[in-house]
Amino acid sequence: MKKTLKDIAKLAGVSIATVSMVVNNKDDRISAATRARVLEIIKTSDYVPNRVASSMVTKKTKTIGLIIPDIANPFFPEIARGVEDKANAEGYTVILCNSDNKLSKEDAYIEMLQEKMVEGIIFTASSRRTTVSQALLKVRVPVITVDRDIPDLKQQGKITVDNEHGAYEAVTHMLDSGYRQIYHLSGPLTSRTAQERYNGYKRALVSKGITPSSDYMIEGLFTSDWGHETINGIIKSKKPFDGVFCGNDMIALGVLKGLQENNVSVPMDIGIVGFDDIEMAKMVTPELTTVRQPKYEMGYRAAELLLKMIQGEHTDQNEYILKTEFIQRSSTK
Amino acid sequence: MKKTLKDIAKLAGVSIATVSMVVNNKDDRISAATRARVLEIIKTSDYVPNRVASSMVTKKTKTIGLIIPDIANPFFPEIARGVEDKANAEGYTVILCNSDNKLSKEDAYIEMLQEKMVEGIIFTASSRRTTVSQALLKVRVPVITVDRDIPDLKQQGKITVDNEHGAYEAVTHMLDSGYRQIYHLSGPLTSRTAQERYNGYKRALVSKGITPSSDYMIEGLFTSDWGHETINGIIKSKKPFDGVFCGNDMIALGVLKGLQENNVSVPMDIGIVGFDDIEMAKMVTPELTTVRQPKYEMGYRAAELLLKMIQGEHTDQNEYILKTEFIQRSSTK
DNA sequence: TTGAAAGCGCTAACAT
DNA sequence: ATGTTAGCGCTTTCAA
Repeated sequence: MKKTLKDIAKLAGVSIATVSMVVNNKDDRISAATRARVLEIIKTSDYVPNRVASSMVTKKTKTIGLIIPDIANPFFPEIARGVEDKANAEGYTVILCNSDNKLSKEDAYIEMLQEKMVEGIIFTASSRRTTVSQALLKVRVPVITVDRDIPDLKQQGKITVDNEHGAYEAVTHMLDSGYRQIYHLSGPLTSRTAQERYNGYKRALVSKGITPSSDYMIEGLFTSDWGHETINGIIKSKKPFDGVFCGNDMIALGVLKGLQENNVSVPMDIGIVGFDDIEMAKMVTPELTTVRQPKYEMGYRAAELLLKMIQGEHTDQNEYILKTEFIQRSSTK
Repeated sequence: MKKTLKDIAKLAGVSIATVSMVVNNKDDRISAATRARVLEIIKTSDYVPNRVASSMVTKKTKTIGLIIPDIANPFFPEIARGVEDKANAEGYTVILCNSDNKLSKEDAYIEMLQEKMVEGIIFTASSRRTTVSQALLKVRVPVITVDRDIPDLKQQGKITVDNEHGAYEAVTHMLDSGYRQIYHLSGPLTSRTAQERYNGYKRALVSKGITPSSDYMIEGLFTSDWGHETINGIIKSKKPFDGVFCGNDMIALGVLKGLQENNVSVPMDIGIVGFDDIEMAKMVTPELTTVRQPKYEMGYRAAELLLKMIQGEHTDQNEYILKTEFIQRSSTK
């Protein structure tokens, strides 16, 4: 049967305050004898502390919310893992929410999390969220945005990645390796991420004295299917090219597949570079050259910053721009 | 400022009981006028119901726990998504826990979830968990195991997949396609999953009149690195073979990579079949022939069953064995 | 149709 | 060193 502090107190012949203190290790003022007795009773009488009740009085739920578009999207599991690891290390628990990039779902979750009294929220918002919603306005706990931005949101911390520089570096490498006519297959430019990578691509070309041509820039989706279709179109068009810099690895994988189906040799005829460094990148042949995003670290840092804000520590910095890393593998010379 | 029922009651000039009723839509007995007034006040005065407080009295937290080895392992995100989708649809929230297959972490999470008063737990336990632990014994809520078994656990529902049949079917296909000397690279046979797939492999051979040889069975890890190393060893050994049936897709991907590095043609010289049908399976060239596990459905069904048990509905069935599906792609003839 | 009040299990201030 | 007690914010009888 479910036992409470009161039951234990009765069994041990002490007050419930005493039991509470030993359960919570606030037992400096409790005699060793009583403590031992209480502990013994607790052990033998399957008592489980009710954290819901203690949350009521302490106003701390030791719970944070994590809102991401979709845990099944290979970009997010590692982030989630980073969040959970840090949270768990500090005794916090994380509630997982999949928003599918829908503003309505995001708002519903924000509301729900508030009702459950989470102490903070880590949020990868839809790129269509250009302003704070009603739900967001009511939020009274710290929010850390990851990889996305929410203009005008107060109580915010931010974790992003230097996309522009990562793209610049990657394209520079391609140029240095002799690739000259490099397509950029970009994700939707409404996303800041895609926009920044595009900017890096252009800057790299310009800095080598090449004028970016809009003919070599195609905007689409962050999916391998889109990459696959698009490269097929490019091949059919017969327009000369020798490299493809992709908005992310999914696109790159689609491109690689399309090229291989057409018996184009990668990296000899065409060089491919992706972005993200998802698991799959090193499992294909040839292994994909890409720009690594520190996904685990993004999650870990987000949780770290959030917990600091929760604990009211003075945070000298509430915005982190993490570095990317160029990973040279075999899809480029 | 944070408002409570009491504040709203005062503002509306009614009792807190009244406000409570309208907030919870138990307002059949409340006059339309009062209801409207209360609702209006709530809307204008950013009130957020405190579910922690209501949980105290209703004993329902509308929360379930999900314990898996590692969300960053490509097998789990879809399961998690299935769980979350069903839970969310029923107004439940899910707490994500990564156990790394460590019994100690599993137990710690089980304890924690109980303390947070989750109403049920979905659990993919380590295969080393051969008996119910102390922590598990104290569990008072329904537990659904997914893809794994916990002998002797009461209050259990179970979702598994017909691994034996899936393997049997796959290997039969390979034999029918003309492959004759088929290696089986298996995961650790301590896992029921690996054991069942091995059994299916053997049965398929036997049913075609081939005697399974232990020379063609290698036990290892469910990782692509292991698959990669192992196939390299096989190639070096010069022992003749024309097919590899892998314990999962990760292994298969490692095998494919090793073969390609050695310029062995897949599927002409060697046929490869995996198991799981993870995202990557259709992104490599050639696309991987595999046995699909209904991962999303596993999660969804687990949540469905759990919620039924929570709601005390009579469940005529508390164990589901889901069907696998053979997916013929290009890594076999 | 509405309100008063008990109590969920716990913590923390205050007494003893 | 230990006990008493007042809430935390809410739901739910029961009474009015």
